[in-house]
Amino acid sequence: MSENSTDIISDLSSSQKEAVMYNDGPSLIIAGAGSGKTRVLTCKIAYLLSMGLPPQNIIALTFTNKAAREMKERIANMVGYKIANRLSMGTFHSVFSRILRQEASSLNFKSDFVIYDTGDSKNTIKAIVKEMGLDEKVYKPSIVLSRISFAKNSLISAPAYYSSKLVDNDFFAKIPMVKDIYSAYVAKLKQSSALDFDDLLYYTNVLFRDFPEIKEKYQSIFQYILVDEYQDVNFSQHLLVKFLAEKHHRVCVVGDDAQSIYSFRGADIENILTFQQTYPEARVFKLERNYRSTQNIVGAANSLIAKNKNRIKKSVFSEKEFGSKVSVLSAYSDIEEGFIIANQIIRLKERNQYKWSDFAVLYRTNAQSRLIEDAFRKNNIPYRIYGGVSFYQRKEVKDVLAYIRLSINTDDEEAFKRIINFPARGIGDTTLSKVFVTAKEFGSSLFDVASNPLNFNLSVNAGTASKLTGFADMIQKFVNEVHEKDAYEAANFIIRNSGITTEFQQSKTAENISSLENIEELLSSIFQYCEARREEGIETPTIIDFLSEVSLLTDQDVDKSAEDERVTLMTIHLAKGLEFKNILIAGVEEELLPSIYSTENEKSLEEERRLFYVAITRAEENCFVSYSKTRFRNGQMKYTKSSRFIDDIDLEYVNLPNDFNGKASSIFDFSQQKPSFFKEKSEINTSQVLPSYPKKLVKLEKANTNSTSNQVNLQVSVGTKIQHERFGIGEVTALAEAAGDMRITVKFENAGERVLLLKFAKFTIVE
DNA sequence: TCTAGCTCTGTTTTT
DNA sequence: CAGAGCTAGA
Repeated sequence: MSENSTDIISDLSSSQKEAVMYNDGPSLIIAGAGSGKTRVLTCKIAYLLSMGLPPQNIIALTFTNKAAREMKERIANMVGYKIANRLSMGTFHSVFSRILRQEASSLNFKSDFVIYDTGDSKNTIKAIVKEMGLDEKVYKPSIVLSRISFAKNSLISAPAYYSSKLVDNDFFAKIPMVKDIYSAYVAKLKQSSALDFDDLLYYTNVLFRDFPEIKEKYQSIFQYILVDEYQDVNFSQHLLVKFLAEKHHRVCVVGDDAQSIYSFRGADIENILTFQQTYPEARVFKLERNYRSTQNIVGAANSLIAKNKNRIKKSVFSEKEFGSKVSVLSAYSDIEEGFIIANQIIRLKERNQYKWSDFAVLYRTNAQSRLIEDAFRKNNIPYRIYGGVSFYQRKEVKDVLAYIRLSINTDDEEAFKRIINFPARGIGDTTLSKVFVTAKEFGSSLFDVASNPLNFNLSVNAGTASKLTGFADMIQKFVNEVHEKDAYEAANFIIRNSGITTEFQQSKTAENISSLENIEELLSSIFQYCEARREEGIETPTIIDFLSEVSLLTDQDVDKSAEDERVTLMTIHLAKGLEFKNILIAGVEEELLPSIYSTENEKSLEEERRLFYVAITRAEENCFVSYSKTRFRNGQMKYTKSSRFIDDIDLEYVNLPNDFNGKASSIFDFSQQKPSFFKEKSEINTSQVLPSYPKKLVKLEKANTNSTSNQVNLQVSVGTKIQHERFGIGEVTALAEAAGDMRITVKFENAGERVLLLKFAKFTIVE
C-alpha cells in the first residue's frame, strides 16, 4: 500500500503541490471554500511519512472528531492503517485530554478525572449561585459560564480574574459577583475531580508553562504540527500550538478567514490574520480554485463576502460550468416555506434524477427544523436531522453515563445528584440538602456521606440512612466492576443492576420504549468501542477509557450510515466542511440570519455574513435561498423581512422572486424575471398546510428508524452476505456464542474484518 | 415524596 | 410555543 512521494502529489494542482511540499518552516495555507483543503492536509501528512518522518512524530489537530476520523481514513488509504493509527490525530480537546491524563500527577489531578459537559457546568454554577444566595435570574448559568469560559480561554485564572479588567465588565453588566462564582466553580470542579471543556486546554497550557521538561518532552515527540480550521482557534489553543512549535517551528496551519463562524466559542479570527507576525519567516500559500461549486455559486458567494471589511484578500474562482443562478424563494408564512422547500426538492429530484441524499436544508437555529420536518413528512420525503437533541444529551443516556461516571469517580457531584434518586429510591430534597450541608462541613464528597451517614452524624432516621447506604453499596459494587471487567461487561452490569431498565420497562409507553432502545444503542456503541480497541491490540478496553472518549463526542460523531438515502437537515454551523449537490437555505430573514443579537456591532454582523457564505458554498450545483414574510416566534406571529444579505449578492448571480421586498427590488427590472414562483405555490395543496401530527413523533423519529435486525438473526450463518449500516457489504466468516448472544465475524469489502454482536449489529441480509 | 397542572419567561450557533 | 419552576393535593 505504501506510496512514494511522487505518487502522492501527482494528482495535485501546482499550488496544492507547493503547499504540500514546503515543510522546512512554518506555513499558513489559506484555503478557500471547496479548494481541496482536506486533500492538501492528508497529502501533506502522507508526504511527510514518505520522506521518512515517523508517524508518532506527527500531530494533527482538528475541531471535530469527524474531521479527524475522515482524515485518518484517507491517510490510511494511502499508507495503510498500521501507520495511520500511530499518528497523533484528533481534536484539540481529545489530544490534550490524553496528555493531561498522562501527566495528571504533575498538576495534582487524578488521572481518571471526569469531563463535565456544558450541562454539568451549568448545573454546578446554578448550585453555587443558589448557595451564595444570589438572584438566579440575574446570575443565569449560561451567562456566568460564558464569562468563566472566556476567562479560561484567555488564560485568566480565578485569582487573576479579580485584578483583570473583566471585573469592570461584570460591574457594568451588573453581575459583579462573577469573580466569586468563578472561584467557587473552580473549587467545586476540583472537589468533583472534574475538568470542563475549557479546562482541557487551560490546564495543558499551565502544564507547558510550569513544567518546562514536560513541554520539551512533547516538543520532541511532536516534530511536525498540523492544524485544521485555524480560523476557529481561540487564544488558549493558539498558545498551545505555539508552545509545541516553539523549538522547531515546523507547523502548518490551514484555514479560511471567510469561514470563521465560532467566535461565540472564543474563536478569534485575529489568530489567523496575525499568523505571520507570530512566525515572521512563515510562508503563505493560497488555494483559490474552487473545485466544488459552479461559477454562479462561487460568484454569488464572492460578491456576498466582499461586503466584509475584515478579511484576507483572495480571489476564489471556479472553472466548472456556469450552472444555475442562486434562486431566492419567498413564502407567506413559515409553514408555507417548509412546503415550498419540500416541493422544490421533489421537482428538482424528478427533473435531474437526483437522490434524496443530494439535498441538504440548512438553517440558522435548530428550532426552524420542525416546520420543515412537518412538510417533509406530509410529502413523504425521507430526512435525517443532525444536531438538536443529541444522542448523548438524551435523558436516559445521560442517566446511564452518570452511573458509569460515579462508578469511575465517586467524587463526581453532578453525576451523584443526577442519579441519587433516579430511579426513585425515596431519597428526596430534604435528605439531599442535609447530605450537601454535611459534605461541605466535613469537606467530604457527597458519596462518602451517603456511604456512611452515621459517621457523619447525618440527622436522618434509620430508614433514610439505609436508603442512602443501599445506594452507596450498589455503586460500590459497580466500582469493582469498572476496574475488573472490560467496558462492555461493566456497562452491561451497571445498566442491568442500577434499576434503570426496570424503570423504563414498567409501562410500555412509546417514550419508554424509545428510552430503552437508546440505552441498548449506547451499550452497542460501547461494544463497538471495545472491538475497535481490540483491533488496535488493547486486550481489555475499560469503561474508563470509553468514558474519557465519549465525553468529547457530539452527535455528529454518532455513526450514521453514509449511503443512507435521506435529505439532510442541519444548522449552518454543522454543515461547515460538508458539501451537497443541492443546498436550500431556510429562513434567510432579518433577525434570524443575521440573528437579532448580532445586528448591533459590525464585527458580529460580519460573522453572520460569513455564516451565510459558508451556507452558500456548501452547494455544488444548485443553491436556493428562502425567506418567509411572517413567522411564529415566541408563540406570536411576527412580520419579517428578507435578509440584508440577499441584497449583498450581485444581481448577476441571483434570481429574485417577483414580490421581492428587499433593497434590490427597487432597482430590479421585473421584465427579466421568470414567473416561476407563483407556479410553485399553486402546486401546494393548502388543505394540507396545517401540521396535525402529534408532537411526540419528532422525538420518536430516531427510535422508529432504527433498523434492528433481530428478526433476521436466525438466518445468519457462515457465508451469509450482509449489508451493514456502517461498514457496507461483507460476508460472515465465523459464528460464536457470547454471553447470551451470538458473536459474528464479518469480512467487509471496504472496512476490513470486524467482530459484531448479533443483538446490536445493524444490517440486512443480502443473499 | 411525588406528580399533575399551573404560571412565567425567554429566545443562536457548539468543541 | 416550549421548557422550567412552582404549588397544591395525594
